[in-house]
Amino acid sequence: MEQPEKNTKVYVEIVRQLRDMINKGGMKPGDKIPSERELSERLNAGRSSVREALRALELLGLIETRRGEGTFIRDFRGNQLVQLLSTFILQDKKAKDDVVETKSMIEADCLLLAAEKIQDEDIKRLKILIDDDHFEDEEFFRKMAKLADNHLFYRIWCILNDYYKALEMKTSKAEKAQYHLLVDALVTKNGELILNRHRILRNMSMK
Amino acid sequence: MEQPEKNTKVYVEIVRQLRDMINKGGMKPGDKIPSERELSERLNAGRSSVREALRALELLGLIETRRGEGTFIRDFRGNQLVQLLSTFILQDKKAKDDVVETKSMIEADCLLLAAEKIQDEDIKRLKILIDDDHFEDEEFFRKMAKLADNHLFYRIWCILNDYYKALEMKTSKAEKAQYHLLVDALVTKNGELILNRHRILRNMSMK
DNA sequence: AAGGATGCGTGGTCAGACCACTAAAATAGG
DNA sequence: CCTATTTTAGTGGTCTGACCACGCATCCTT
Repeated sequence: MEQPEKNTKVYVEIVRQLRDMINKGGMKPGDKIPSERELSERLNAGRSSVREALRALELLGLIETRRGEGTFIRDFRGNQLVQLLSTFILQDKKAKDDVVETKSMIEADCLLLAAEKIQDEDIKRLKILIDDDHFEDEEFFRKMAKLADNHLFYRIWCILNDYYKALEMKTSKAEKAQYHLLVDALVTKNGELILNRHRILRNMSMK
Repeated sequence: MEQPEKNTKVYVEIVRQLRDMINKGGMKPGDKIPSERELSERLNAGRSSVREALRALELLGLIETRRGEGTFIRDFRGNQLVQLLSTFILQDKKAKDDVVETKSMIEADCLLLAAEKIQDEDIKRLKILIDDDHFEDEEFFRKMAKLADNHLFYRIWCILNDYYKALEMKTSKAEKAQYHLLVDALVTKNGELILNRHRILRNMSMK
């Protein structure tokens, strides 16, 4: 009945320590982290435990290991991860529908937030982006998620987007004109209008 | 320069095999998977490799291990994923405003979704909940997140709620009457009205 | 029959041994 | 002196075997 401490497994503790080491140590993607043997010595744990932690992080796409070289921090916009998880998780239709629904609503939220903060300069760039020959819906909403200027929303959107891509659904591409209309709506800062045009873009039924 | 085969590490291969075993074997959450020793024998790999795979899946929240008992498939319809990534990525970027803003908007989304699916029975229970002496805002919106019937949204809300509580902000408690008004708005299924009353509840400025 | 002791199977952890691979250092050749 | 080759040290990848701690069922005592 003591403190609920020490219940954590060693490898989880190592994950924590690594996280702190990375965050507080100001390490960036590409940086090399200590070798497994050094970590096991420094953290006072067996090498196998260190490996369990590293393998887990590797599967998450947070680090990258190269035999003979070492282990490196990765630029984690994780896709490895989502790929894997989706094969595990997204089996029933309900889960897939949830992804689509959630992504759409998060995007709507981002649109509303972006509308408040958007600058003329941003508008210009968006217009150019849409007219580009290789314009992609994904890039448009990624930009939007960034313009929302809310790190949390951006992260959530990225993850949902990865899931969405893993679904490999056949999507009907919207006309460029519709994206232009949506951007125009952003300028007006009229929430109703923005949501409406977003719904049209996503072929959602109106309510 | 041959086929890009056999490059996969053992533990990754084990993850794959486990996935197939679960999917094709028709195993459900709660089911027990073979012991580490049996797996290492059956898959012709060392126990440490098996463990690396299992630990990775555990960190992902896909399985659950209980010492002395075994390893079990977990109910993973949702996505532990967001949980993990956020604890890693949002470590020190405690953008409090982002948390508050995001939570509020996610709750609004849940309200809209819940409005579509809510039953008379749910309304009744909500009314009772509000009138309870120990009524808490948190419980109200947790219920709402569940009523939205979107597991993803629910998970996201839970995480945001955890962060929010960690902020330990002093909050001005809304009147019970306002919650009642919000529930009444849900019945009407009028999106505008719902969002308005939610804004009032959260003391947000109107646009 | 009820309660406690025991044993077996499980995950948790560690240490050590190899192997395969890489990059850098030492060496041989020109 | 500079280059090409070999050697070497360090790294991750894997396996084995040994313990420990814990949960459960079984058996034994009372």
